[in-house]
Amino acid sequence: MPELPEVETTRAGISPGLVGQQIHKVIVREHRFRWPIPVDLPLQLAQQRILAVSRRSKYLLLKVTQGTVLIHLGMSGSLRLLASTQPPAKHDHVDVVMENGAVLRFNDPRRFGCVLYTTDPIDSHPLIQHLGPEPLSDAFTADYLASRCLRRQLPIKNFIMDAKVVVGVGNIYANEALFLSGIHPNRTPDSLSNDEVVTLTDNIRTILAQAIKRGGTTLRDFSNADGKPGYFAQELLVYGKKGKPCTACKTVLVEVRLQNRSSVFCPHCQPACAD
DNA sequence: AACGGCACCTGGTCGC
DNA sequence: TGCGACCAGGTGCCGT
Repeated sequence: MPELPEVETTRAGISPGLVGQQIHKVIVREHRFRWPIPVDLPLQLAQQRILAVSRRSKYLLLKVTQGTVLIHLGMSGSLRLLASTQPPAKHDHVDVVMENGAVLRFNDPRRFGCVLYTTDPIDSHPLIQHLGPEPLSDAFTADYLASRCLRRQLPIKNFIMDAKVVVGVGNIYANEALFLSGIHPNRTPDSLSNDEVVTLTDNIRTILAQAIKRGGTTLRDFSNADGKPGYFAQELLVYGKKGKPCTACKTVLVEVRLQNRSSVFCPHCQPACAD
């Protein structure tokens, strides 16, 4: 489900209701995740105050008095902020209950996400420390991307989805950014011209910023902190549009599979070779 | 070092 | 209506 815009939409939604609140208790109904939810999480978090809600890559970070809670939504996770407790639905795995009665509720059918806690500096956490720059930060420049492209020979689509290169670019936005840039998903990073790297850098930034503005992309089940969908899906140009005409040239869009993920592109606007 | 493939899960959809 | 196959927005880890 969630790529960077969806996570950022969630962050913005839950932050106002959480910052400054004291945690009353934490209820864990299901521990079995990719990394199991620590058994002592409720004990660790009780009575701590939430100081800030931030995001690094697709991780939501709840800064609390003595440490940081890391939440990842995986493929199917969502967070909702309830004004007061309600009976849990299926896959409502974790509740963080505030002293004021509000409940941060984590739902994740596929359990690819995680909820972890650390008292160490967050930048040195194993899941965080090797991440590349934020795409919307000043560190993500064309010069930076060009330097990372040198001698790299994997498909460019796989490359821009690599979180060690740049974080936050998932399958949807990788497809969209490459289309906007006129770059075939199977091209290699070391084959890109300087102009192409500049264009790609710009388009990655632009597509993510626009999607955030629209509240993210809802394909099936993404919902924000209020349980409402995002509206970027109607602006997608190639993702999920195999067999439909290209919005620029009317050529039928084609799908290939890269890294076992569907990749849709326009054979005319995104030629296999730069020429 | 770099790359491809797989695994972790549930649920929705499609074809028979 | 039921069943199996296949697909899905992520990403760490393994073998080559």
